[in-house]
Amino acid sequence: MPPSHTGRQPQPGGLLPALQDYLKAIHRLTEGSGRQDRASTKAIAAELGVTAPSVSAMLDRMASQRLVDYVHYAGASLTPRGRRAALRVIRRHRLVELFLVRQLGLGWEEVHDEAERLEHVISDRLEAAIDAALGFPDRDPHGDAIPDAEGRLPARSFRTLWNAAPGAQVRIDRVRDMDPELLRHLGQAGIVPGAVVSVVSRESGGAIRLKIGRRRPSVIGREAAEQVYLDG
Amino acid sequence: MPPSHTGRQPQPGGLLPALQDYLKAIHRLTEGSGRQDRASTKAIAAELGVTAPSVSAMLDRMASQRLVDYVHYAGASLTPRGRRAALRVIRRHRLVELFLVRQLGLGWEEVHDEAERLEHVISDRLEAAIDAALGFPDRDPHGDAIPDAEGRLPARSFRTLWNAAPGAQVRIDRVRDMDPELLRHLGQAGIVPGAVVSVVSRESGGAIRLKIGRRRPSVIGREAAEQVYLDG
DNA sequence: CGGAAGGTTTTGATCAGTCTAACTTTCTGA
DNA sequence: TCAGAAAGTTAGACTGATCAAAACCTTCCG
Repeated sequence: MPPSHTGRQPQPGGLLPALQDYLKAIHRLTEGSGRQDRASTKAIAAELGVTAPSVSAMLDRMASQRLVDYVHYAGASLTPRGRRAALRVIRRHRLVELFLVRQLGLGWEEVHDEAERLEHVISDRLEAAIDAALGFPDRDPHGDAIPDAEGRLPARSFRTLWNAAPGAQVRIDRVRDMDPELLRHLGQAGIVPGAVVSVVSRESGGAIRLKIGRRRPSVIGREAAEQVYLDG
Repeated sequence: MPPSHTGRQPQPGGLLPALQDYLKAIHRLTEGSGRQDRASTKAIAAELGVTAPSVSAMLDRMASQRLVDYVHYAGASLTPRGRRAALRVIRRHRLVELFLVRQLGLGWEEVHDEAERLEHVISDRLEAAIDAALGFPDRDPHGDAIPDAEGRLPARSFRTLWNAAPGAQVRIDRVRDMDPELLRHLGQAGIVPGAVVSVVSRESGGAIRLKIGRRRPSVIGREAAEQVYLDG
């Protein structure tokens, strides 16, 4: 009897899951280190693993809901409304990630996919309960800031380990949420948010030799080093 | 590039969420106290809040996947495969309910809807972590048995408080997952799994007067009493 | 035993999300 | 400057899940 015609459960956020994924992708592409004003169709498609036409269609729908400012052939950017919605999803994602690591003992490399699904079905009530259970945290396991309930998010640095000079001592701020295998590896090497790292040398080919505390040195490649952001 | 064509994230259980809901509904209708062999289209439709044609269509698909034995015009019953799948979903549902109550402090009346959404996105890994965090429980907050990972489920009694004789002392086994308002009320009255209750008298009109420990007596109506099952 | 009643299935439509193929716009470099 | 490449959009089709309306079985009763 409910006049809901969609076949899917009502989303807590009021927006359909796929649409929330697009919001997140556009947010990442426009506020990230790559700092473009607008996210291109192709970039969004790549981010989400869908084809360009799918993106085109979705952007039209999002524009009609005033979530994005979409200029054909030029790309899309979030409206204030869209940005707020994106940050709500990101907040849920990061709270869930932290919860899974801290309260359920999952590894930081396995929580991303789980959170990707859970973020769409967490009610406001549950979100608040998780937040409280974690003591109102402001960082997720990768060091990413958790937006507060009003969607405020502190500015972050975009200096990466890749750009660190040999001899420097740096503090890890956060590690991008990426390939689980690499994350697991970084975790084992002690490259986690908060860790203080000495850049021993740059190897030929670009790899970086690091030392953390009294551990034996580790060497990481460009791909990984570019995903590791530093304080300051 | 993934050849997944459905548009939705792959379900942990391998079955689509809506389909899982049908499995649960058929399970409830065929193993419940109402004990029919087959669940009718209409009953399933009522259970899920959809129309009969939707059920018909879904039953055809489920039959083609050998999850149900569907005889047109006569209704559907679960195959062994379908029953296993149903119990997996029920297991996740009940584990989540208990988790939300015990670890996150939600009330037993508010966890059903939440679990209804979460049960479809819990991976095996997360299910196991929740199970472990709860100490491998065998009852959810309403007293319903939690199937084990292999889908075994103990037989349960179907004697209800409605059928209890005046003067009898009975132990509450479980309380059906129903209207949140009523659940909250029962919880406040102390009518929860494990509680020992004295049936003081039957009022005219059918209501039942109860006494629990040293609380002041409470009176509950037929509707509620039929949802409260007793030990033995 | 022949209908009416009521449950069931079929038919045709919609919406969300996706795809491929074909077409259009924009950019870029010779 | 303009032609080809790259990026973007439109068109058409598909799956999943649903609904309303119409057609269809079953059953049971007079």
